[in-house]
Amino acid sequence: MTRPRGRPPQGQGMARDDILTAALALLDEGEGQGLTMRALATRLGVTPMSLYHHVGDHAALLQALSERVYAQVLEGIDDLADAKARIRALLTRYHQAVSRHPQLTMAIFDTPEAYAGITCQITQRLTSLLAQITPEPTLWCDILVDHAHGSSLALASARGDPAQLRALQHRQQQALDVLLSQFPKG
Amino acid sequence: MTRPRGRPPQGQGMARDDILTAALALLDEGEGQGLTMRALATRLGVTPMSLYHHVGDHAALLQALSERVYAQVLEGIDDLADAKARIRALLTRYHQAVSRHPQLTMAIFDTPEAYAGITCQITQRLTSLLAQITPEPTLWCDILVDHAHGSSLALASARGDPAQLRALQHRQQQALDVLLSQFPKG
DNA sequence: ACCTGAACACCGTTCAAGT
DNA sequence: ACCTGAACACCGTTCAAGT
Repeated sequence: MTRPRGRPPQGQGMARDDILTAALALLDEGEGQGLTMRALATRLGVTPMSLYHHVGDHAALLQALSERVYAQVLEGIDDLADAKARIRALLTRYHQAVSRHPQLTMAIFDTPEAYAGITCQITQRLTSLLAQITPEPTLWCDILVDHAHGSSLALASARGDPAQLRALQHRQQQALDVLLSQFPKG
Repeated sequence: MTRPRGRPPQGQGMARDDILTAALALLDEGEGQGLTMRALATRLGVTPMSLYHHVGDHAALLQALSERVYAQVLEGIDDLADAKARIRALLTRYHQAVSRHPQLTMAIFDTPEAYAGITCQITQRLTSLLAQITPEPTLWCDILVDHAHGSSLALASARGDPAQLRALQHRQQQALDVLLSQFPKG
């Protein structure tokens, strides 16, 4: 089930992208701590140490995963007309990203290295957008981001129950609408 | 450092309460996963298996911890005058409990058994209080509880930096005020 | 460069044995 | 009843060795 010992022939080595895909699948399927270096290695038909050449250690793996998942959140935001539309799009995408991979939020939050990278960009962008529509941009950034994270925890603990999961997603969309309706030109 | 083998003399056995106190201390001090059965046993001068007689397994330990920490949240709520004051007190206490032990939130959320017990009581009570002041009680319960959990994650990742921690706590108090000001008779 | 096997220092938990 | 030591099946990670 594992590979021969030496350097693999040209183009036969593992692709970093395939590792991340498998890791994400493992995270989504698994109860609690499904994503371990050893389980990931087994799934890829490889020795655990082999992973360290491609993704670094466990923290680096989670950081790479979070970058992949949250990359789309900020993309194309500037094409939208006004600040409020941009804010709504950014938060909607953030919620979507988070609700597609509920376990990722948990995993990221007990891996400070992984946490720092992503959310910094998102919160900075969000804060500067909020500054255009409210005198309290950092306060509202906290409220909105904390809400996203909290609701992602709720999704994580509703794993395995698709009906409850959809109900939660619907309520969270409503919650986002309510929060955003605080601002003028709603 | 460990104890003699047989049953300890009368009154010399470990007290369940002391175990929980030590566990909470370990959780608060530690980076990430500081609270392990083995570390807890070492701190108490005892073999890991000894703990299983008093607190059960790791999930049961976390459940006991959450019950101890969140027990005060609902206490004496009924002494307050109106629904809005009760809601504010309940949420303030919940935030306080959560911010005193930031790592506990994380630990609880990847231990479904521990999660179920506590928050059910709190959300039920909160929902019924909210029903008295808004036509959308479950929606607002989600918003407020998710916010509490999300901000607790923020606190957990600000561990070790007391200045940042106090700043966060202050902003979270403001955030709670803003959210509650949505309702009439503010 | 990229993979392996062996090893180290951890986990939670079970089980049988001691008093 | 309450504690122990030994053991099992896991972790992440390092290191030296192979090609």
